[in-house]
Amino acid sequence: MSDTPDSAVDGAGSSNTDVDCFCPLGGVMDLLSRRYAMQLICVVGAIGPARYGEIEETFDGVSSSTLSTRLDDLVEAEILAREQYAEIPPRVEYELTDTGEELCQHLDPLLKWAEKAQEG
Amino acid sequence: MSDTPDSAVDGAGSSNTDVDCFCPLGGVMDLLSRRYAMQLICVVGAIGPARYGEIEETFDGVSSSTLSTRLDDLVEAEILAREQYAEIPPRVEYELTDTGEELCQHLDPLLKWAEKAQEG
DNA sequence: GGCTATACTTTGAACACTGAACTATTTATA
DNA sequence: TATAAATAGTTCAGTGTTCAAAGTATAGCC
Repeated sequence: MSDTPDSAVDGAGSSNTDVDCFCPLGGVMDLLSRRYAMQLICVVGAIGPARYGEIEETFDGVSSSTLSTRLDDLVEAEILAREQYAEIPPRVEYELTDTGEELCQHLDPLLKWAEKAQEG
Repeated sequence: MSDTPDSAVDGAGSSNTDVDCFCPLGGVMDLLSRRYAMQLICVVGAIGPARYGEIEETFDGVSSSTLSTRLDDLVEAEILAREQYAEIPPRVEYELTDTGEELCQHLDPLLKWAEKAQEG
């Protein structure tokens, strides 16, 4: 759904300075614009292989259902990798993929800035 | 609401490597996590003083109500500045504030990356 | 009087997020 | 034998967010 690319900036581009077209970003940006997505990537990047419970503790106030959905989304987008161990009680670890690492390098300075902006 | 700070990373921190605490980012990140917020900032940054209609054309598929809400959010957060001219038909221009400029500098590489990730 | 242009607002439906309670499994304790 | 603990989630009903489409206000032009 929502498949109506082009036309947008191309149409406006003629009268603009130099917009490089940010519109059909679709997938990736839509994913990052879901709640906690960016923080999640940075947290997994920071604590390395991270268990579900560890991640849940790091955030104060995510519902487990949302966290679970978000993790699934990021795994499906191949930003995170999920490894499940056949143990009882169960153990699951999340890690950044190579794509995730790249992304994390762009997100880290943003989150650091946001952190500072919060105080000031 | 949702007032239960600390306890989170502080509790997990003892067993972690070196998470710098990304959780109480609250405001800024929550705002950026709303739909089109990041793209909006970069678009205004790119075309300078931007009129509502110009912005609307740039995005292909935002509803005017959401765009309007998002602009209000960003103005209230002092990331965008809104200037209204007493003309008929009305003219309104949006521009980045200094905070917005800073933010835009962090977002630009992210969006550029996302753009590339989309193709690959 | 009716049309155009701009920057929105309003409405009802669809989708996203929330808190709280619940699931399955095995080991540990009473 | 019964109960509790631990992990990684899922389910549900309620609330918040986003959607598409239609409507609002104003003044100049035909």
